[in-house]
Amino acid sequence: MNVQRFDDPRLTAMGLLAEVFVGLTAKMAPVFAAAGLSEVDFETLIRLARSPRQSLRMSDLAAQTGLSTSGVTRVVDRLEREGLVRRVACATDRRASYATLTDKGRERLEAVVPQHVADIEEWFTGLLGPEELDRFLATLRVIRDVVRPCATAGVEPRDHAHSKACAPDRQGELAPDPREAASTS
Amino acid sequence: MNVQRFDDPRLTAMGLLAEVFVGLTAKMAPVFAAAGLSEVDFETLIRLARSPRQSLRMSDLAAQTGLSTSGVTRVVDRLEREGLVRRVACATDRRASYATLTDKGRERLEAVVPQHVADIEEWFTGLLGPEELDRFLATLRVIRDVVRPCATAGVEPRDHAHSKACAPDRQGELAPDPREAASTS
DNA sequence: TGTGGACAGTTGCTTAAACAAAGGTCTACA
DNA sequence: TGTAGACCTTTGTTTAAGCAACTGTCCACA
Repeated sequence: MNVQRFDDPRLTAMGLLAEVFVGLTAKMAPVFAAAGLSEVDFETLIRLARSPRQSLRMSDLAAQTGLSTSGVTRVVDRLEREGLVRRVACATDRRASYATLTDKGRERLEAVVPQHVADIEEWFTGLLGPEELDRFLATLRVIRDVVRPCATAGVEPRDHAHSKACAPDRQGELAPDPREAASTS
Repeated sequence: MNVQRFDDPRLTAMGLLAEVFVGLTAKMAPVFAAAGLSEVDFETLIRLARSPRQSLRMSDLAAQTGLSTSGVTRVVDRLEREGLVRRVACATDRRASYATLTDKGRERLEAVVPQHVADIEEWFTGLLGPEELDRFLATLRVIRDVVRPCATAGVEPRDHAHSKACAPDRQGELAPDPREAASTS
């Protein structure tokens, strides 16, 4: 029997991680669903909420969420249709446009976040002792830093003069995640 | 400014976890893609490989992978079309059918696993000291056990006489993951 | 001035997966 | 026997997301 090949403990480790993440997001899902938001919707809204003028360029949103640019177009289409977000033309670069959080969008977010945080506490952070949590997060950061070499690069102002002018200071990241699109080799 | 509401450290913790998982799976993706497999394909195949007779009932596959039953139908359609899997009628329950790994499927898996394990080692387990890894996995297990209350329940033989007769002993799980479908409240 | 190349965003097409409904089969019980 | 209810799988429909192609805009350089 060559089943052993498929029993490597590293496969198990990876499986465990997947299981935890999938299970956790499944626990979080009902809150989003109840508010009529998908996970992507939520991520998009909260990233906007954290950004300087509650707004982000479409392409920056793509980089941060890991969606393709066309994906972002559709997401913002949806959210705009619901009035949670508004497209605002960029004054200095007519190619670009900003997705901006509306009051309604912020309210929707405020309606969701408290319960979401409570869920995280219940199913994740609250299960661990203070130092256990700290060690866990430290380990996660170790992996994150390797898996996303340019974790900060995408968040800092670009080198291009025009986009710097448009979005001068966007380091409002608390979840510091320019996604794969930004760091893909 | 009520931005504070959106800066809760627990949100960050959750974001970090998501970032790690997404980043890690992105690192793994090329190997699967090179072998012409999606992640779901791979997960399906490896679960079959680990199961007693290299086969699993469609609905058990659904429970383990977290896909809907219709989702499993299509996945197995794809894999069968490629000859990696075969549908086998259940002798004792004509409603049921088994997805069974073919030799070609096992070969495909064997072609992928070594590099996949190497990737896990490179981007994940190899980054951590031995005890750091142990602690990390222990913490993951703590969360897993809570997030999936019936982690083992779905894996043990069912109570139903007929399915017990069909699939008497399926505890070949090393990645012990009956997925959400099995444990959904 | 004006021309080429790079960039921003949108749209058409394709694929994947979920949900709901339908068809066939099984068990239990009258 | 036969009927009801539960279960297993598949099919139809909808939604989401990626890729590639396209339009419009910007910048650099001749």
